[in-house]
Amino acid sequence: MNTHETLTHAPEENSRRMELIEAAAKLFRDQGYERTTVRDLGNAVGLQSGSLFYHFRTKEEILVAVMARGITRTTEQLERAIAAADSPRAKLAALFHVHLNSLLGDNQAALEVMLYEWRSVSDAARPGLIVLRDRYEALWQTVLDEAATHGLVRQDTRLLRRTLLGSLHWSVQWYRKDGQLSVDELADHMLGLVVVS
Amino acid sequence: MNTHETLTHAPEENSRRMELIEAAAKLFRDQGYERTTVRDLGNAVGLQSGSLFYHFRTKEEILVAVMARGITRTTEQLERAIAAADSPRAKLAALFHVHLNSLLGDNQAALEVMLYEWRSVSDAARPGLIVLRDRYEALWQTVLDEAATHGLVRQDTRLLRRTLLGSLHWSVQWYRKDGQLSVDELADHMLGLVVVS
DNA sequence: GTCTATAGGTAGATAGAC
DNA sequence: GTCTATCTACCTATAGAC
Repeated sequence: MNTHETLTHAPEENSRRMELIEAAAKLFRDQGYERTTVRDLGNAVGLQSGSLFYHFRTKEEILVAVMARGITRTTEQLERAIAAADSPRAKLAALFHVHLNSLLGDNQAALEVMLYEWRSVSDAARPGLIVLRDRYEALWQTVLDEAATHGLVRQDTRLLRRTLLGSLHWSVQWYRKDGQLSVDELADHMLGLVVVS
Repeated sequence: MNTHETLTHAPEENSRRMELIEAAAKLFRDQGYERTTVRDLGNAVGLQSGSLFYHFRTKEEILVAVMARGITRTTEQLERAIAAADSPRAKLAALFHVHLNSLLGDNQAALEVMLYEWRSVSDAARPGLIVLRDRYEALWQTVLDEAATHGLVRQDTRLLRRTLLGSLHWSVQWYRKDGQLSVDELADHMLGLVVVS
């Protein structure tokens, strides 16, 4: 059975598929989607290029799976962290910590692909990914609104959300693990830049 | 004569070259560098694909020219604006206004290509572009340091520079000209987020 | 499920006429 | 300077054996 689940409820992905998605994330990030050939992908998991098409109908389907997985995992992590936080201040902190730990750690490759390979996603696949992205940003908006209500941040939370996400996204371009700052320290520093004193 | 100037002193570029660079900027931004073929590039300026190679040795050389032009023009604009500003506060404002007007206006396509197509630049060409980028960021650093000295912004200006540039870069992803905010209003709003009150 | 073999298409770049 | 014609290489995806 050639499995072609929808984006929203990819169940327990069988391991071959998962292996491919993770290898693809790294290759797409390092070389770009277009420069990565199906032969590269096959090599990375020990398959011939033709065999990939048993698991995915097209190369683009792999790209979409990479992106969907990256943003979905991050959203889940954020939901858990928010649920565990016991104050508006703690929820606000969770935004920064989860985002940076995901982007600079666990889901780094997949999220970089999500940020930098939008142009390679077909019109047909784009709406599904936008839904996932919007779900993530809606979490941000909710937490920021609550924080604003409690006077923790400025009132213009929509612009604030956009500026903050931009700052955090950009960290992949300069942050180095072997530098002076740990990821959590960086999160706290950035948090400090926006909390109203 | 097949002209191959260096990045740093491309003189009065002949018009065919310039025309190509500008058309390429738009195509690379809209479709991505890899998906844009030399045939697309030729079409855009009314040439056969083979004729491009009289003006540029390779397709990559066009990409590099696009990026170099985008960042160089922005740097020049910023230099002029800083020179014209008469206070640390005015110079600080100039950073935001020039950056956003360039990124969302004049040099939009070229700068988006600069932000999103790094992976397609060969190792050989990368250092030259990094020099240009660093020159631009050095201007930022100088102005931010002076602003910090005058108590206008926080002291950690290196992190501040990175967060701010991230916020501004990200605006290309969501800002729409037909929205509520003009580019200069947006610049002022963002400025308001960092100026210490 | 994975392999081999290959179809069918298009890519970047070159050569030589004009 | 630009065109036409084309080379060579490589790409995604398919077909059918195992």
